[in-house]
Amino acid sequence: MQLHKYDVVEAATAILDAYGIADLTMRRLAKELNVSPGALYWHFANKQQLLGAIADRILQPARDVPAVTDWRERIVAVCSALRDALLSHTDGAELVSASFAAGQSQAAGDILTALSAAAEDAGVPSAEAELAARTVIYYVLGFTVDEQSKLQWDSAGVLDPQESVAAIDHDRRFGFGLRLLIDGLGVISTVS
Amino acid sequence: MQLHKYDVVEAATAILDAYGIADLTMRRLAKELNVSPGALYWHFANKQQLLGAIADRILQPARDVPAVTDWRERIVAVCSALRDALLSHTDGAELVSASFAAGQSQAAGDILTALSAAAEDAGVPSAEAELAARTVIYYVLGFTVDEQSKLQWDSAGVLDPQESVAAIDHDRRFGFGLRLLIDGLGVISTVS
DNA sequence: ACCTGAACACCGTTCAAGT
DNA sequence: ACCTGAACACCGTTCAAGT
Repeated sequence: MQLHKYDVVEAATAILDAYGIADLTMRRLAKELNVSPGALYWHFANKQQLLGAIADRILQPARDVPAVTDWRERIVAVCSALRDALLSHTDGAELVSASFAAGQSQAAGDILTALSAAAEDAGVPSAEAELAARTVIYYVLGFTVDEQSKLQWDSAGVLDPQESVAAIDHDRRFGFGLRLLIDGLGVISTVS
Repeated sequence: MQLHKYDVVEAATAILDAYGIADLTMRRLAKELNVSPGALYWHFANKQQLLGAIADRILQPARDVPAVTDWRERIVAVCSALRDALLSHTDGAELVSASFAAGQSQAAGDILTALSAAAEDAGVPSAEAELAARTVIYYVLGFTVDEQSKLQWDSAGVLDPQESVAAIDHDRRFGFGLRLLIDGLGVISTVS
């Protein structure tokens, strides 16, 4: 039977979830799909492009959050959905971070657009709305990469119990940083 | 003559500046130093640790910015020095970003501490000061990774002139995003 | 203490040739 | 159109053995 982009991305996601990003190699993926490594290059130009497709797959649940009118609520909804999506896959935050920086994820671009619109609603001049949206995404990605590496270290049992991270209230901390940004956006609407 | 950590970091920085992070391999570095690849592992436990040392070298100029009393000015001074340091080396932002996420840069930790102190001065409760500082660093790293990749694409002549990035005022944009964060911190001092 | 030589176990990517 | 086989040009890391 023929190989389709969809199957490749599914198999790649399965490797990611089970073994992490370090084990997500073209050769390993090809083996899992019972094809030769070269076959993957018929469907994807290079590894970066494939990672972009995986990023899109991971971000699917965060793409269309129900549109709410209040821009503050909308930012919170989008960012929470984004964080949840990243935490749903092993090394998800790291993979999406890299794909976002490389400009390889369509879905990440859509989320950026949604946040830009929210920033404009907050009163940010349209010339700066995308930068404001990027600032928010930098935060969510940075925070979640950190959080996830701690969570994964913890579940791997590397830390001794007393310094376990389980006690830390990540949700509350995430909200605190997000409020910081939303407050900053709020000030702009007051000033200009 | 003997190999010292210092020489290794200097040679690595030279490769980085001349050829970029993709060419900064242990084997290539060993060749440049006229030693066998294994020799590097006497001085550094692994590549990550070496990259951390390079990050420290890059961040040197940003480590001790003159202490100014006003916390807003202090954040601006630290972040500007940080961005300047990153832009002074090819792929500097990307390398430091990775080392910061991996917790391998002493200097990045110091900068985090300085920003935490500024956040406390802004009125952020000490339990959240580090998160506030991290939020600021996520912004500077994210922004500068983006900026640098555009600058380097441009100087490589990949873009056609009409969409050249030279016209974009990066300084102004950097300041805009930074103000967003500082305004957010300012609100906290007002509320609590 | 510090380094070499040589190996181990891999990588991403390309491309003529096959079906 | 889609894939195989095989190669190209590399990686990071380890470790017995040398000095």
